[in-house]
Amino acid sequence: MAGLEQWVNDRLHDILGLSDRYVSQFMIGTARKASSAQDFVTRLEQTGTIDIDQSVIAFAEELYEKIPHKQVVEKASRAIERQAIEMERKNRTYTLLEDSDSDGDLVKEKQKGKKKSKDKDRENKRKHIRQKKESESSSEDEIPKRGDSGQSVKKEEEEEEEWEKEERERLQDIEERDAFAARVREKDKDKTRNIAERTDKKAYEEAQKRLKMAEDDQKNMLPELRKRSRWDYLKKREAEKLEDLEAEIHDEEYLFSKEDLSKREKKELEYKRTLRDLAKDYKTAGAREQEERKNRYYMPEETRSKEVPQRDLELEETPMELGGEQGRWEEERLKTASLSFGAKKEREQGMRHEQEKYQLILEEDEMINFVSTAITMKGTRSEKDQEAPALSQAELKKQSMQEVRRSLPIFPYREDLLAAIHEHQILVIEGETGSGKTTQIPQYLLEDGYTKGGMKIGCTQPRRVAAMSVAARVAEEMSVKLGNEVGYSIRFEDCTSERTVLKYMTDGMLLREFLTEPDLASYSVIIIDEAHERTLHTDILFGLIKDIARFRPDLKVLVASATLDTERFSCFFDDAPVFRIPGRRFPVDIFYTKAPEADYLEACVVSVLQIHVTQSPGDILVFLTGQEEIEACCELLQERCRRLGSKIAELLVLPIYANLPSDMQAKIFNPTPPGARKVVVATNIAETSLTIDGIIYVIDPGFCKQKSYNARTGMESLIVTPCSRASANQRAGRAGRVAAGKCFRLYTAWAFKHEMEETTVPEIQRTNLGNVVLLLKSINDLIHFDFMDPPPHETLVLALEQLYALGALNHLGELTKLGRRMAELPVDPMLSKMILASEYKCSEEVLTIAAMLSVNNSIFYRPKDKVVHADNARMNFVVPGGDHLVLLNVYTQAITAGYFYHTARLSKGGYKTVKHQQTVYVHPNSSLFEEQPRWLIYHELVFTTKEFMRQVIEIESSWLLEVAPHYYKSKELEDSSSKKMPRKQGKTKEELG
DNA sequence: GCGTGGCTT
Repeated sequence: MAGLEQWVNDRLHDILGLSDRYVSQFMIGTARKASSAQDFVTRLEQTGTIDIDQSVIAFAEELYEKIPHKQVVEKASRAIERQAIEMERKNRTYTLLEDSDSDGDLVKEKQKGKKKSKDKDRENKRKHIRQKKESESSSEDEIPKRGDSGQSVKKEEEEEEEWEKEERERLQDIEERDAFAARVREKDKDKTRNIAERTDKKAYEEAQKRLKMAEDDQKNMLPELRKRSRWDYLKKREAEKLEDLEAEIHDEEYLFSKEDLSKREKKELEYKRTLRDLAKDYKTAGAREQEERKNRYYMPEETRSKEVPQRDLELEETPMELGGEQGRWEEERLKTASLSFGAKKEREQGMRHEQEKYQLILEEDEMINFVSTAITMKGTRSEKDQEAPALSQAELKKQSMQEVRRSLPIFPYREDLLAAIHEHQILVIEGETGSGKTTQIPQYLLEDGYTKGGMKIGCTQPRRVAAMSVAARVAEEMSVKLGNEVGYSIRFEDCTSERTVLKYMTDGMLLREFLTEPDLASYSVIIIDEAHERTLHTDILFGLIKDIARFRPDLKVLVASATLDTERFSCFFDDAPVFRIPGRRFPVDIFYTKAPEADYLEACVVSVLQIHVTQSPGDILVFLTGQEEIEACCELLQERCRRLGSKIAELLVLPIYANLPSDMQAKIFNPTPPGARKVVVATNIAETSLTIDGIIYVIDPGFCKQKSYNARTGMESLIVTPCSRASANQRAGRAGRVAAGKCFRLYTAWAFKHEMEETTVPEIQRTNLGNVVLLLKSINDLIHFDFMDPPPHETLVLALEQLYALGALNHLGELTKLGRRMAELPVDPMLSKMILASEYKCSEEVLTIAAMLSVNNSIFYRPKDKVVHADNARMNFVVPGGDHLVLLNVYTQAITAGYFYHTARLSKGGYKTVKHQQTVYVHPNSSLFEEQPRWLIYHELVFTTKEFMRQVIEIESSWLLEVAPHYYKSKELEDSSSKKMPRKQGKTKEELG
């Protein structure tokens, strides 16, 4: 499959100009799931991540001429192989099992069309294990000694001797079998053919034909493969092989766990160890072979013939010797990087790291080769600071508040900053975390008299916790009670009073305030903090504030951001000046892998262990994309640690992601016990939302999950994508908070430079804007709204269309009375319509439903290990009629009023959305999954493996005409409803209609 | 025959 994937990679790269990494993680997945070229294109379209044009369609068609072949070939060859083995078994003089059960094991085997001698060896070995397993499970009768031994009166030594003899025999036996198997295998081809011909001539011919075609394909692909990314290709191959070997080891362990160990435990374990070592030898040999081949591939012609010392390879190799595109770039980078980073000091530092080598404590073949390309994220502490030990929170508290305030990096800039603010209306402030800008600037402004006359200073944060904790901190510094002069305002909690002059709040909260106070008349200063995060709300605030700043010359605006993108902010705010404040970060050395890693999860695990055994104390932070990956990674790590036992120091493995129960989350903040090392495996949550003390090492595979929204279909999907350079740097920065740190990036410097986006796509460009548009409509004029990064046109149009459909806008696009009221409700427009429509009848129930719908999916939590249990629990709530009713046993036309836009009609094989004629399916989690009612309404459309509607409810098509006569024409609705198919639950309908 | 990055009003 590797060859094919590479081919896909390359083609997509050519056609679409997409990055390899992106393609390999997402495109191929899509291609695999799709059943036809058309399907593939549709799926791509639905994710909305690329533009579909003729070239893509052509590519898909080309692709699907290849993929089915490949699959058929694999299937066929597996079947043939199975039969061959079956025959072989029957022909044997040895007694073997003839049960159907063993087939299961055989199916597991990955048989490939061609086999080289190495593979054959392994194949024999595997067979050997399999045979062993079989004979073991049924050998109780065949080898009476074994069965009797339990009751026998022989002395233990005798017994052992006996057993050893037996064991020798068994091994001999196995050897013989192996030899036999090898002979059989020699004749394999002919035999296989005969058997296959006998059993299914036609299928065989077909398979042969396809096999040949596939082979031709491979041949054609080969030159292409050689030309580009051979490294990638080889890596994948390597990973596959190692996977096979792992499987072998696993088999062995399984085998021995099945045996009765009570009697001869010692011997058994010894034998087991031998076997495992044997397998490891294989593994080492395999890796060495790879290494050798790699060198054959990458050495320049003249050196290729020379003998390469294999064992010392890792020590002697430098990036230069790698050759090839990536190697060359690394080489270049080595030369230029230090220059681009300027200071001589860094260059020297970089060179020192370049020379730094790892001790080879781990097995050589397991090591990942990291290269430091002389890049160090500059520390932003002063000389003196760097030498001083980091101050713990407790130590900080010992100092007086004022001292602490004076020690912050921002302090020397106080006067300059105030002068700059005085002079300019809008100022962009660039300052890293730790510079004190969030806590100090508002205080400086306060001290400078910006709150005279009851005016307020507002400071926005993207997150609630941040707003709360910063406010608490500032109140403490100013020795006032929180909620008096200093307060915060977040959803569900307004901790402010009439005396409050310094108000921290979430950005969404300030946005709400625009509704009641469109000119923000009570504020003299607005600070938008963490602007670089570009959250949806921040982006909207930009536009709004830029607008009101024009007619409120007395309003000061400060846009605070990390070192990123400040030019863009400045540019957006009519070339506002940028004020730079140094941060408080230690330098972080950045390491890249020498070659791309095929499996980043595995690479993470290896890197962690590598750091654990080779690097000085300090905790490790690993960034992965989601819960599933994190769980897998933790398991792997624990497993390996157990295996290494006391050879290594204790390693505490702790997961963290937003869905994790909070008591588990709290564990990561516990201090690491002395002598041990903590590994925190985290999602993006650790990138911005929470900081963990003691992190010195960061491992960054370079991926994250991102939501994307397709405006045309109104569908959203969550996709693993390579993260941006900005977020990679943010991750790296997490290593330098308490001391100089190291960041290990599991991708090449080349990939960092060429394949990753500069910044993450702003949220505003990848979400449904229904809410935002409604809000803007009620505050401002949407048409002339000044977006910093405008969302796609389609998204806006779709949002407008939806709002029109809901009656929030009239046919002129003006906000209606209803629309204004909807805007006041802090929920999605469709929900708010649902609530408003229900007001005379059943608002209580509807409110409950709405509340439950707006807290995303957390009602029916399905922990991985209790899926069945959770499902059963959910089934208890099921009532006929729909998921909304599962949430609450209530039935009312209110829901239809809000969601009539999301209507789907039963049609062949699935549902079609009424307005776009798009095929969609009921989510299998739904209570209506089996019912398939004729008409239904859905809450959301998501694209995962298929186009699914989540939270659906059954409706009558006539209701649609009732609640949205302006939107649906009877013609649209009637065509199929009058014909056949009597309704299952006519009664219910009657009652409620 | 499912599938849970992170936030927020």
